[in-house]
Amino acid sequence: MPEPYDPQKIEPIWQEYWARERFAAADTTAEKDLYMLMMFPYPSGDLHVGHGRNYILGDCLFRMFLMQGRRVLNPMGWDAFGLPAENAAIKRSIHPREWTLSNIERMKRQFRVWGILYDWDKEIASCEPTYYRWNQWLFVRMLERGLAYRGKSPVNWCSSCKTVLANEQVVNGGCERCGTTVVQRDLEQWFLRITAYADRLLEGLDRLEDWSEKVKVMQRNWIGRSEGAEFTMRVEGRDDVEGFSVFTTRPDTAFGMTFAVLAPEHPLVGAVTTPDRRAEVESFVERVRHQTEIDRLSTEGEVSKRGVFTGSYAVNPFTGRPVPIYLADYVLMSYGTGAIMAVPGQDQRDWDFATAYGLPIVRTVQPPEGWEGQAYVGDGPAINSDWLNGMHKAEAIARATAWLEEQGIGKGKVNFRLRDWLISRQRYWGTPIPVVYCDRDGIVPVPDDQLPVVLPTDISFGAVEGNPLAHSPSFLAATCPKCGGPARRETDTMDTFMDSSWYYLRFVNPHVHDRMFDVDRVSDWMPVDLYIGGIEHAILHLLYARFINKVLHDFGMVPDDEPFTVLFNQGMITAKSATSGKLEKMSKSKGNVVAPDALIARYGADTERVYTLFMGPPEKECEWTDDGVAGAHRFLQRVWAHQDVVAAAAGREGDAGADARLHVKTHEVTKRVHDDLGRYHPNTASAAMMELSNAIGEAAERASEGALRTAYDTLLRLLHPIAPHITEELWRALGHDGSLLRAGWPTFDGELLARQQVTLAVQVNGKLRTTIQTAPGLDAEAAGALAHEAAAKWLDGKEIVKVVHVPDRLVSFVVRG
RNA sequence: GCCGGAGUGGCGGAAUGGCAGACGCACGGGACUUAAAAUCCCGGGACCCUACGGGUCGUGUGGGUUCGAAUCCCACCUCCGGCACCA
Repeated sequence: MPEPYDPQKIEPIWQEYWARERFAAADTTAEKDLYMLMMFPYPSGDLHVGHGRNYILGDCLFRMFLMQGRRVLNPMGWDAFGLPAENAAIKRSIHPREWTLSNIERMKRQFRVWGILYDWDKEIASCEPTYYRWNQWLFVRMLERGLAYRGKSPVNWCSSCKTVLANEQVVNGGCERCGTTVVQRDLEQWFLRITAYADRLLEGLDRLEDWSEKVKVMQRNWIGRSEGAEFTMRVEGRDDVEGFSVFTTRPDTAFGMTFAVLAPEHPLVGAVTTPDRRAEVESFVERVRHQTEIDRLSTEGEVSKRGVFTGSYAVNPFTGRPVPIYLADYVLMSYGTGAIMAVPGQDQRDWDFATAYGLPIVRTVQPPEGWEGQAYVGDGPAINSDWLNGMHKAEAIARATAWLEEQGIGKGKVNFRLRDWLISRQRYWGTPIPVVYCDRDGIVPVPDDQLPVVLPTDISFGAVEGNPLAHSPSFLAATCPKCGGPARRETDTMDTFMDSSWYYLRFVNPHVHDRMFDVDRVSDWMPVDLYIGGIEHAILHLLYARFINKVLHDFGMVPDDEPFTVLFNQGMITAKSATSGKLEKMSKSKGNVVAPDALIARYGADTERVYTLFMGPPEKECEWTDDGVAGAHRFLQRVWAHQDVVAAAAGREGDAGADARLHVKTHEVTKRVHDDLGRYHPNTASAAMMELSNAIGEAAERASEGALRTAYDTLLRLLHPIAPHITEELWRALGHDGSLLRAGWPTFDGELLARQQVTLAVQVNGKLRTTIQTAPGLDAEAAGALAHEAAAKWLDGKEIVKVVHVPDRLVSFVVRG
């Protein structure tokens, strides 16, 4: 009698074996075959079953590829810089590095317990100087080419804590720690010029055929390309003021401009404010400065309190008439020119504003008959527009733009919503930005031979507010690389998205230490063939990574300008929230996490893997249920018990019919598993394997030993990617040597499947009436005759108008009478 | 508001123009057991009829295309996600 199924006992043995035999090691000096990658995680410590979905799916595919004999690079590493480590340091007086490294160990252990294989020889952690050194090197290269620059940006500032806050740290307009009202403050910050790549980032999306439409649309929205025109307006009666530019997507409506609006931060605000309006304008500007951008952009609030008249007028160049200049909080300095022409007839916001301030409204596009709305944004003939009258939108836009150019006051212009990437962080636990400030030479990049600029260790966390680096004398003191004089080191560190923007290149050859990566090897192994990760990275990480990859492509270091050929976004795992009672994403704060430890102690990792992959298609969100887990475990119990079936059949001749049925089922299931895993549907692949298992159970008493053995043998191989431990154990119990990972992937006999009897559906007037079993490949005549006989009851006395025959699927009679 | 995705038994889901509900969960019945658990077997879309058979309806709603629609088209409803005074 064999032993009962005891995952506790067998799983650690196989985990040890796989690690010892280095099954996942990939030789990247050899020619490329396949590069698959899971988004590398932030090492936050504990992983729950929701996190598992991603890694288990990846491991399932990886094991299948290995069994198919492919050479696969499947590395793992750590996005190891970031705020939580620093907060932990402040709270528990533990260095961020120690905290991070111990979390990494915990997570590696979790991967091992899940039975997940990675090529750990390629492991990287972005917090190591051997890694972040190349962030710095890349930054200097970008600085040299003008792709990195220092500029002013409004940021959230808490005057009490004397620090910049992330948007997430601003709660109801106040600092989350002390409650002080947060103000917008212009600070010098480092930027990367991602806007220079806006058009290419947009264009590249069209070539990413194997990315979901959803992600591509999200990126397109984020980049936000809009075509229009820019032109200058004079300020009436003020030859001392240069005038200001406005951007519009509707130059065709300019005859209807009845006022103009500047952003409150616009440099011209002081100049155009007349003395009698000064007090009111200043108090308005002051109030806006105290709003966070989020408040400002919210659609809440009284329109009548959102703007103020400056006292000056601009001249509408189309009509030559003056229009009042207002300020309004909803006009943003960071988009377009920070100033707009307002055309209430064709823009609803302008309509609302005009109504609230008693400004005139002139329609310049004829709305359709019966139009009862306010602003009309659709197409129609131009009216009240002099030489544009009668033209439709597209033509009128072209004419108006051409006119602006003729007049020398404007031109066609493309604007983007995308802004340059602000990478400065006033934090310790990140890559130091490698520049020094010299009184004589200004901003000087640190020369390559002095990289990396290493994070200092003489830091006491929480002792001072703000960035600890700014209080480290050893770090601050530097020598100017140009003049040799004393200089002050930059204390900002880089956004951690910089780290994750090129790590996939480093994985190919992480032990090269004199270069960012080996260009030859990377040219061979890139792009990543399959990239798996959560939808939450749809914009930021994936846009930044595409940007940096394009930059490196332009530097001649990377062959392709898009880094990820196929993107697979897995859906979230949800569970009933303890707080809201609704289905929500599994997370600590919702109190609905299922920890793997207890689950694995009770059922084993294979059960968690089977359930995770079976519960639904991996790209969709899915609810975790304990009952479902129990069902997955029962399936594995049955697979385990089938070894007795094979043993009990020893020497049996068996029933030929039962053998044949089992044989066909085996091939059919092999094909389905092959197809389903190929399209990333382990859920239906699992269902097929359950059918094969059930078929073995049904044939247990009648089939021959050989047939049962072959079916079981195939089941174990097909099931290995999903439940690796139990299948290895059973494989050995069946008398095989070595690992299933080297046992080959089952193949199916397509001819055999094609020879099987088929079931033809027989329809009369579209209704299914009966089905018939026939040999495959019958022609229309033969199939029609058989079907006619079978459906005689419904065809008697009727005139057959038409017969539709779909080979091996159905025969459909259309009758009359 | 705009853009994407989705709506199928009690539940997770399967089927992407051709037998709706594979597979699993939950449930009901039976076997085994002193009993229970575990395990195994059987049954489950709804309604109707002259009931070991047969019929009608059925994939969010309403229409359309087709011999045939969960699947394609049009309109609408609901839910989820993204963007949102972006000029």
